[in-house]
Amino acid sequence: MSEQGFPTAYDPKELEERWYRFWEENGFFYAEVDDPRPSFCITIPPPNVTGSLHMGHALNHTIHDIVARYKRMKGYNVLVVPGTDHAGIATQVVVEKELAKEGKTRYDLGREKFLERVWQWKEQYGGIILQQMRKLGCSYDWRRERFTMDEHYARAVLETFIRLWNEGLIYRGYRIVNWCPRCLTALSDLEVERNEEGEPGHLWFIRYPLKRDTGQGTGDKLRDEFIVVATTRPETMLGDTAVAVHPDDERYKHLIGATVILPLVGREIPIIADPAVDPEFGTGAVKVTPAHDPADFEIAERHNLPKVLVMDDYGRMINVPDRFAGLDRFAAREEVVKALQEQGLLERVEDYRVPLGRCYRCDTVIEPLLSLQWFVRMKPLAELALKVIREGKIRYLPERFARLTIEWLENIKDWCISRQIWWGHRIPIWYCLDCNEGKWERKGTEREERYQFAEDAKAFAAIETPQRCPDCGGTNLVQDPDVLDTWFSSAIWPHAVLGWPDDTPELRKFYPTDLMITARDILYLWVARMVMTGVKFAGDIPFKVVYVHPTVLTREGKRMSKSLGTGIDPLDLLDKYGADGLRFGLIVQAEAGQDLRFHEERLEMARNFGKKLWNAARFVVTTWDKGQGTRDMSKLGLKVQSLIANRQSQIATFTLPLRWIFSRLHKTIAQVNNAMEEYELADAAKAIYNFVWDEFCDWFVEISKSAGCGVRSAEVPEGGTQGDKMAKVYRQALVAVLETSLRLLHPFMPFVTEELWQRLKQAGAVCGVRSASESAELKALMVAEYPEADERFFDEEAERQMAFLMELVRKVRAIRADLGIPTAKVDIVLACDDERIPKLVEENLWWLRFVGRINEVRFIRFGETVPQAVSELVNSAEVFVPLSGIVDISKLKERWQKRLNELTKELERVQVRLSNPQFVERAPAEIVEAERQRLAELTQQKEALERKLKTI
RNA sequence: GGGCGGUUAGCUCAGUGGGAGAGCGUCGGCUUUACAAGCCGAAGGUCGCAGGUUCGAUCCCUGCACCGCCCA
Repeated sequence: MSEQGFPTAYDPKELEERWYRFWEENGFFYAEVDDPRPSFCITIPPPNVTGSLHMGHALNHTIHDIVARYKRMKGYNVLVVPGTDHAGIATQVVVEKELAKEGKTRYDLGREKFLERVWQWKEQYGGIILQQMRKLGCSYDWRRERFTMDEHYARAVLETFIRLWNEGLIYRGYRIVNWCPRCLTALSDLEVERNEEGEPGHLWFIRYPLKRDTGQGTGDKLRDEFIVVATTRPETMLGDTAVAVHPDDERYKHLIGATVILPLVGREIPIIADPAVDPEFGTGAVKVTPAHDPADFEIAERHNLPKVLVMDDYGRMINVPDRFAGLDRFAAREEVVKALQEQGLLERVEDYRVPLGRCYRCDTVIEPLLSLQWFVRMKPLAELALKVIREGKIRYLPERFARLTIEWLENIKDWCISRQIWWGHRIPIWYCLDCNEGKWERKGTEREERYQFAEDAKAFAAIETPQRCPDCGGTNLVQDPDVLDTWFSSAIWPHAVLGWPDDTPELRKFYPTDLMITARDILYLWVARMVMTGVKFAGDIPFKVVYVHPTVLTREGKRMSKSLGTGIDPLDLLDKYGADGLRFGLIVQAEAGQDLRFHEERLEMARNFGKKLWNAARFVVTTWDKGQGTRDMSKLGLKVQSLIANRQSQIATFTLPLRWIFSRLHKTIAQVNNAMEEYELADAAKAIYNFVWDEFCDWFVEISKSAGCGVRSAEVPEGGTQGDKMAKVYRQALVAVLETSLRLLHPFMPFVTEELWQRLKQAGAVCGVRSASESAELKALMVAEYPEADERFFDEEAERQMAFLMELVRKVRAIRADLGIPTAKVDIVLACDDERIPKLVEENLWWLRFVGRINEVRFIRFGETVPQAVSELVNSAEVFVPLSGIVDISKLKERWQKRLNELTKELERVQVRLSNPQFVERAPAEIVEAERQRLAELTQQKEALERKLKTI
């Protein structure tokens, strides 16, 4: 490879596409069940099939793939199962909108034809989000892609239903649900969007006249003519069956037990006392509408109140006086208000922020509605999950989410699983018309006609369509029209994608899976339910670890939302920064346990890092190409390392930077591995970044140039043979460190690392693979071995010595910058009492000259000064740079004065501490000793600084 | 109302019972043998407030304030 063959420009787009194809074609993403290596399995939380990648997904799948690639390089048989969720309502609405453009509704097509349309849509558009994951670089096993409506998966869903049914855990009953009058279905809480502050509306104060007759009345009660209630939804008053007050509310105590006459309707309803009433709201007296409000429903249950339904599925008034019958709920509201005004029963109206729910798909205002639905009894299932989580069998990261999940499970409510839509798993329940004589009616609306069965109608469950009624043998069977909540099917995802209920090799090999990576918002409704069904049906926990990652927020800390226009499209970012840039930029922001305020600048940083790596590699490859002939590269890392380890005397003078960089490399490897094992991905990423940029590029690469590496002729140190040998060793070290860094970084930036690694390999410079003999066959970095730290290379002495020399260089540079002589080479004088320092400096002068722009070095005793020179302290030494000509030293003086002030303050603190007998007595000995050391150092530094300020 | 999390440099965030850090931004300098998406140097913080524990608190405890999330 020549210099021309290594482009100067780093173009992520081109190489990302190329390498993804290469990996996939070579089958690197696939896991086999007969692979003898230990397995590591993740099933992704399936995104909506209608979805497109948003920032949350981008982060979620960046994490997925970083972990997957790390584990794969660690030698695991890694399986990541991708797939999508059929997303009942979301998908149905998308297709309905398509139909609407043709002027049709789903009822025009009928159930069967409509479902065909949905499948068509799914085949055409359903894979978009998975394609986007590929662009991100996700190394998933696409052969095992699953969909929650697949034939086999559907069987698992029905099997789950039947087993629950057989245990009596499924029942039908009337409850208040979130009802969307447009979609005509019940919705889960997560499918209802609520605006925190509420929406602008009104609070109407309505007079309910007291019934004034009968013996029960006392003088007290007759005092009042009305009781005034406040409501945000006056139309619902037509369904009131009581007025409630707080039992301790002195204002109303005398009215408890009285009767009021419901205006506009004339129904007599009681005034009751219930602790659920908030005395602060409105007048402290509230109307109770059990069929249209969840809190009122509870009150009604406690007080045995009737529940009067005054709205139909479309939100139109029913069971009400003629004046209001058939009106839409909002028209009815105006009409009710008008009627109350006419009768002088409207006391006043206030502006009020009304807490409203809206359908997340069609934005229609949700109506809390009494409705006959199917439910799962959750208590017995929750107990199973509680047990394994309490026992710590599932580890949550961060840990507190285990506690929060436990609390949620302890207060669990039954789960409404029926949805009145067509797209989904149809509930496998049948009714026999003959056996249920009198308990059904065939009801038609303008859109559809269907059977309605009473709450106590007899039903039976069956996976296969039954031919005859199991009781009477009749053939007049009708299937329940409802479908299951989408989450009923995704709750069994981890075991169902592996083949349950069949006893498959996949299930045996990969279950329980190892990890569930998720955002907070689905922790309960999804993840907790997966735990329940996993334990219940698959016989074990579904995953060993739940990793809860941050929520991606805008830079202002607001939720990203398409409707608010605050969302950022990760696809744009992929275009701009490449997958590597997006991944790395996202992951360094993803601090555990804290939400992420997204800053695009971080992506710039990541892209710059890619470019930096690119250029460093270009330097290493080109210098390698020039400087060596051998092709036996497999042991290169080992060769360099043994060279250092042996401390061969003839090369002793140039080994320090080598010892240092390998020590730093292996400490970084240790740090990264530790962080990865704890899933502290941001820490791991930052450790690699800091090592590669600050230590390898900024120092080691520069030093290697002094050793004779470099594209053009370098300032090669004297000593013919030794110089040659030195250049060769440094070239090998450059390759070894870079190659190891690429392996370390690969899970985070898979594309650019693969590209550079392949270029190294092409140049014949690859090392550090699984074994020497295997190296020839190793096709990709992706399947190379992840670096392991080797403590033999930890070298404290080298790190200390290098730290001193680096500080020396920095101080010389700083003086130079302040004197305005940035490039000229200078002679320096070093004042020190430690006799090891002159030796150290002289041995390393060959590179110090280059990176510090230094000519000659002279040594004097500490305390002596050099005329016509400025100095800076380097630990307990002082470096002098002679003044040449007239320079402005005001800036220097200013800085010294400031440092002197700091030193003085610090010195005082240390003195106070050391003169405190309690400190000397009680603090650990090494701390006290360190403080004494510091006292000496600070004193020395202060004296030197004062001397300097005086003589300047 | 209950629970949880947060408050550290201009911004976003690390961090530790004993000498305050990173990235970005800011200021000054640089056609230095890969890299201006770069290199070199510099400035910038009573670690939210008030108590307590401790020889010593930014860190542990208590209370308060403010911000965010979840549940009702």
